[in-house]
Amino acid sequence: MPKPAPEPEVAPLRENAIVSPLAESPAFLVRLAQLRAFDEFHRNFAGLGVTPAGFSVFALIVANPGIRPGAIAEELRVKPSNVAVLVNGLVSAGLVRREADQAELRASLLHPTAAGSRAWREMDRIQRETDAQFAAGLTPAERSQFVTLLRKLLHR
Amino acid sequence: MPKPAPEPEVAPLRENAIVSPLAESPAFLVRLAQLRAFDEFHRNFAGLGVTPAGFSVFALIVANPGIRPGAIAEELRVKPSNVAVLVNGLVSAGLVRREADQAELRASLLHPTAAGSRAWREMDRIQRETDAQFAAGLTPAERSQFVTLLRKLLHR
DNA sequence: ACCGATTATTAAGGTGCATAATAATCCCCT
DNA sequence: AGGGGATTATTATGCACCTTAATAATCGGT
Repeated sequence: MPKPAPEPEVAPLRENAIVSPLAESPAFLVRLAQLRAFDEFHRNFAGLGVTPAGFSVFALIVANPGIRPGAIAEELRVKPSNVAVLVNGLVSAGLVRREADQAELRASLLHPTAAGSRAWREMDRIQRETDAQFAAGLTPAERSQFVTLLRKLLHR
Repeated sequence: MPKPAPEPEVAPLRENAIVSPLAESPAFLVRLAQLRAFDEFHRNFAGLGVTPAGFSVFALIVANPGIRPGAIAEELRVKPSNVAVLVNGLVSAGLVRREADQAELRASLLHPTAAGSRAWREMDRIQRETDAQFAAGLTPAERSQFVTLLRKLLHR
């Protein structure tokens, strides 16, 4: 009895074994991670009336009352034109008001409204939850390491 | 001549010291990192006729000739409708062709064209360069750690 | 031989970013 | 002073990418 011939002629090649040439690419993995972060955000902030970008702008305004649009653009690495649109949304929602700067009439100073400050407490809580879910696959030490690496990568 | 008035009444409060409440948020930092990755991509792939999303689809097709749209959607965590549009772009560019599956007439099997295979060699080279630039702030060990953490975070 | 499930595609909508054009103000320099 | 380039903000427009809903074709089990 020569051979039990247990193997087919061609390589078996599991059908669902997909080769992922980008599985080692940091940039690609970051894009996937961002997709997931976006999903988590939407699940948790559904009905709160803010988008991820709008939320990040709002967070900066609450933490820095009187901040100017240009400073937000720089901090978030987006163009001022985009900030203006997002601020419009926050103003429409009654969360933020624009105020004139006496010493710099070109600029507008951004402040949370009373309703905005109230709404922020809830949003801040939800945001922490959302982050926890996002990083649920990592231990606290790994999460801290992850944040450190991201900040180092972003610094320049 | 009452007062020289050298100091303003309120605290000086360094103007450029912005409080970033999201600086410890993994999800927010991932969003910033993705912005940078996008920038690097565009700088390096300018004129190559592919977008980041299109490139990731193309990479999967080259690495898995005959792959089906549904499998790509699953792998990239996007909806099949989105894959169809991106494949249309690759077909228009002459990089990919659709082929009928004899055993599954609903499905289309995706293959790189000859021109696609040729173009891929260049793109693969550029992609490695792009990744290197993206992670330039990290040591090789850190980069490896970063990839490991991302994969762990994404796995579930 | 039907009928629900699967696969793919198109159509329409929304978010988030960009660039370009416009407007108002500021600041320096002669 | 007063003119002109730089700064700040905003609006308008467009593109990339993702979604859901609707349509079409095929598959597979009863």
